[in-house]
Amino acid sequence: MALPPPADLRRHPSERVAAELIAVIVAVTDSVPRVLTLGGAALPSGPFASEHRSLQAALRAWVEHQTHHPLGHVEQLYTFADRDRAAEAGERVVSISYLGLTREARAVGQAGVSWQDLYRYLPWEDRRDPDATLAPVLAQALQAWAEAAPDAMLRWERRSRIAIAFGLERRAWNEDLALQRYETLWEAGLVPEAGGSTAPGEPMVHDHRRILATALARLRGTLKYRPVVFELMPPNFTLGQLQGAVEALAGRRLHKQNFRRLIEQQELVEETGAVTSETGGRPARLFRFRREVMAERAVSGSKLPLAR
Amino acid sequence: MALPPPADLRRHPSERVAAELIAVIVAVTDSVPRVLTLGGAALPSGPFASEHRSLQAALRAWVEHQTHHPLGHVEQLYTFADRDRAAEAGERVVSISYLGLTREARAVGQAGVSWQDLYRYLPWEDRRDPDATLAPVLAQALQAWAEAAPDAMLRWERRSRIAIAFGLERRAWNEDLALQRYETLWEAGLVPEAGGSTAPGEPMVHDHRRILATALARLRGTLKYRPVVFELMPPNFTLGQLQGAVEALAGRRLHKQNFRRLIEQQELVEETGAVTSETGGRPARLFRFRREVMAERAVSGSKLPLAR
DNA sequence: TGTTCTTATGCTCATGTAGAGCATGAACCA
DNA sequence: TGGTTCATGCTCTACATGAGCATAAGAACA
Repeated sequence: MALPPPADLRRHPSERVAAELIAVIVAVTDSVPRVLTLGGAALPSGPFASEHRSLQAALRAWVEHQTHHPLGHVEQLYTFADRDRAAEAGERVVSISYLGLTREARAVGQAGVSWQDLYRYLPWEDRRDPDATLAPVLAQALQAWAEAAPDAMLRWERRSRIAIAFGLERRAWNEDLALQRYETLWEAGLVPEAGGSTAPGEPMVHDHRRILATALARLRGTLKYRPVVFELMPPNFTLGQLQGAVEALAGRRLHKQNFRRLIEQQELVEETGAVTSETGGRPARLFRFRREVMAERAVSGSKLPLAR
Repeated sequence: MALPPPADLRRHPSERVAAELIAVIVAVTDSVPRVLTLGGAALPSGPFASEHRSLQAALRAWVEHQTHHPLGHVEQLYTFADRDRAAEAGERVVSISYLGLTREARAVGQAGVSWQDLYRYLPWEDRRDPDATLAPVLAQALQAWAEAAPDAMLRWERRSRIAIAFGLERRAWNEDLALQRYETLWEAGLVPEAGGSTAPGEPMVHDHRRILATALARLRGTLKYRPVVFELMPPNFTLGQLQGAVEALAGRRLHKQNFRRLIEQQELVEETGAVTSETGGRPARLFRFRREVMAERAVSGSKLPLAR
């Protein structure tokens, strides 16, 4: 980073690079998290053209053209510019990735564009079914990788890393660590992208699966302190359906009564007055999201020992 | 965002843009948060050159050259590419901003580079002194802006936004909302960058003050669930000094006993055995950070009604 | 027409954590 | 030597969170 004189700040000579957008567009349909793909193995991406006002504007325009649904919550994920990201002429590419939430469209606008079950690519992230846990298989292979480390120190580090990421050795599973898990599997050489084959799950082109893991981690984190789930729901829904959507994304089951308590005491929803019996069992009341609270709930709870 | 056929994903033709890095480098010295500036009115920035492996590598190299201190925690903030970000030839500029934590260097490597009190630019963010609160002055001007809205709906929105951002109308001040506060002041036309003059604080070139606010908000958020403060501390420190650093960044006072309880029960530090009486009053024990917990404490506490 | 299954919904309980305050210890300063 | 300033130990209370019991209200089935 060469430093120009202060007065000249905007005029430093710079090499030109190509800029592209990579989008992780997520929906939830019938408790299945879905992601928009190109040909089932790539995330939609494209050059960032100067006709757009901003990065977000470019993303929104494209997605809304594709899905015919407004794009709800949009969040910038990460910008990559590693050396191996190069266009044909060996030119640097800066890739700016975004996470977008929407509702699944029946018809998609362009050939090759399709919705896929997100867990098709990261199956170990889905722990909703306690019996079908993939942890044991992975744990074994990861353990082997840890033990294969050249020295004791590195072995200790690997073991500890695995235990934290995958919730082993009496630790709790933390759904937010999706990226750490993917990175650990990569480093352990268990995914096809890194030459392995032990880890289940469909690979994607380049580092798209990594970006997907980043998106999932970020989404799971956001879910906890901002009411973004509602961007994925139809206008009216039951609390059961809402919980289903959260569980789909979090990849774990939640305690039903406590979930309801949380939603209701925060006054996130209001009754429509109608009920539906489509869910089976006792008919459920229908709710709608109270858009008013959106601005408000941007606040998170403090964790510092507060005030004085 | 034009879509290429899937097989051709990396080869879409794209306009070329200039890429620059903007760095917010933060330190804390004697309970004063400090930020590295160029000429006191700009954040250090520079073109991203292809000699670097990655964005982070470029940033680290530059900062370490400047401050002769290793750069501790580094975090990507945000990437901008708005239409008004253009180089001389009307060419688009993609600006990638980073937050970096380090310790203040006595000597800086280059002319024009200097450390400044961060609150010089965002004075309303410092609420450590309960008497010197700037809220009243700002509140009045903001209220006027709200009432000047053309219709009732917009007035309501503005009032609510102000109340949330600045902790008015029986709401608590939330230190994490630094960015929302700056943006509100901007929209209300109270900062020089937006043509106003009511709001105190030194302006910066372009949108650098906005980026600084982004960094502060992010840092305050990170502080709560990851032990990043230690990147700003000398090897040995008292709990009082540690608390001083946190308070400097959070811009508020903390309850001393509770702060200590939190630090100790998380086993973040260990005693060195030595004490110091430099703090005045009863001599304080010296502590050092337990680096081992770094990896571990990357985990945050869940807020979903957990498991089942 | 019960019986059983399923989901919805209401309530209570135990535990842990965060905010707050009281009290004491140990140096320095006038 | 008493006042000041920090450091440090301990207790109390309110509230959030994880968990479980019990009941309601439809559908499927014998």
